[in-house]
Amino acid sequence: MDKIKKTGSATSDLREIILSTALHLFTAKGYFNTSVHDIKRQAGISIGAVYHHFKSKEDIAKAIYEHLLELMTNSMDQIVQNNPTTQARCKAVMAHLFDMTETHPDEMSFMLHAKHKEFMPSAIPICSSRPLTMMREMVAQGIADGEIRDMEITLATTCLFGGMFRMINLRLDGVIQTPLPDQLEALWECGWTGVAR
Amino acid sequence: MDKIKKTGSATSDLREIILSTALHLFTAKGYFNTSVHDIKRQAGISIGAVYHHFKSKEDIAKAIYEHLLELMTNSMDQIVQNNPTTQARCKAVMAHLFDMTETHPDEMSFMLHAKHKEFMPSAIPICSSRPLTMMREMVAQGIADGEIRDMEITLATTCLFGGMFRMINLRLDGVIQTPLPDQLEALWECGWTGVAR
DNA sequence: GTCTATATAGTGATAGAC
DNA sequence: GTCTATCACTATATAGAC
Repeated sequence: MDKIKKTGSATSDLREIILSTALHLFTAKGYFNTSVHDIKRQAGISIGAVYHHFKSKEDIAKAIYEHLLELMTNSMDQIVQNNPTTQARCKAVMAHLFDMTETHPDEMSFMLHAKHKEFMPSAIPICSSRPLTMMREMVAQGIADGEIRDMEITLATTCLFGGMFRMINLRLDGVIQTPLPDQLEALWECGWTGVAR
Repeated sequence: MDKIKKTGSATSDLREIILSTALHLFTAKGYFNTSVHDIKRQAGISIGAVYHHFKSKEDIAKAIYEHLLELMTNSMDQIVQNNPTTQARCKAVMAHLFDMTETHPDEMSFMLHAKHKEFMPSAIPICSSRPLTMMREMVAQGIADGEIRDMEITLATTCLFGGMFRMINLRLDGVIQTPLPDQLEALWECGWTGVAR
């Protein structure tokens, strides 16, 4: 019985607590302005516990990053499965990322907004990550199917989603006051009009 | 004669050297991965010289930031003066920022790409800076004149320039291999089509 | 597995000679 | 104005008791 590894056990819980506490501090103050002592204090545990679960501060950041990329990849898979056309898929992506920005701002900020290279030199750049690659693939499919004008794939992707990424950044920075989903239709119209055949 | 302050004197030169060295290191390794000792070593001077010209490391970053914002503001002024219509002005802005990305990548990276809040808490956020404000004003004028569809100003600005900002980021990160000016026409067409009346 | 106490290294910044 | 030497501090990470 002791050998059965239960999900949600006390030890696994502590790991999750460290991760969520670190995520919050990293996005609020920045990675370099957050010490391991800050994390342990905020989480109400000792520094020994932190270093029992993670081998370094960078390791904590990497665990967060990889977890978030995995979640986002799953969402992208769902979107592709549930939507037949490129137009529907891309719009669903935009809607999903806007929703996520409202409901999980820390996660979005850390995934899209942070300068990962500076504190996780070994991590895959976000631009080359699976979710971003999938977005480019959607656009490429759209070009192949004639839904989108024939143009360079990165360029088309940037035209279509560039405004979205900037809106997310502005919203996370507090520049935009209104919830992003309220602006989905308008932004989508601008973006799609620019690239549609 | 001694009282005449010459531009380009030896002392002023050293200040410039510190600033340009710091800018290069900040963009290459990040602010927090760059120590004052790194700056002094790279510049081939002593740490005393650095602290004679600047009161702190943050002070160096602020001097760089304010200098770049001033240069960019001047460029925007020039663009407004030399172009009568909103369309011409906005396209000139895009052309200029693309050129700057190729010719002064460090400057562009530090100005647009860095997380200023994390190391210069007191600095004006880039979004509220004069150059960015001027871009919004251009768009507002375009809406007033009927060149751009009637929509929320921040939204219109984001639609028009969001792709541009993302292209710059991708280029600075080495994701895009071709010079941005080569893609100006295509990107402009997408952006303008999306917002034009 | 979690704790406290500590080792070690490097940082930003200052003092004072020249 | 520029230098060298050094301070005071904080950070990451480890050791070892429980």
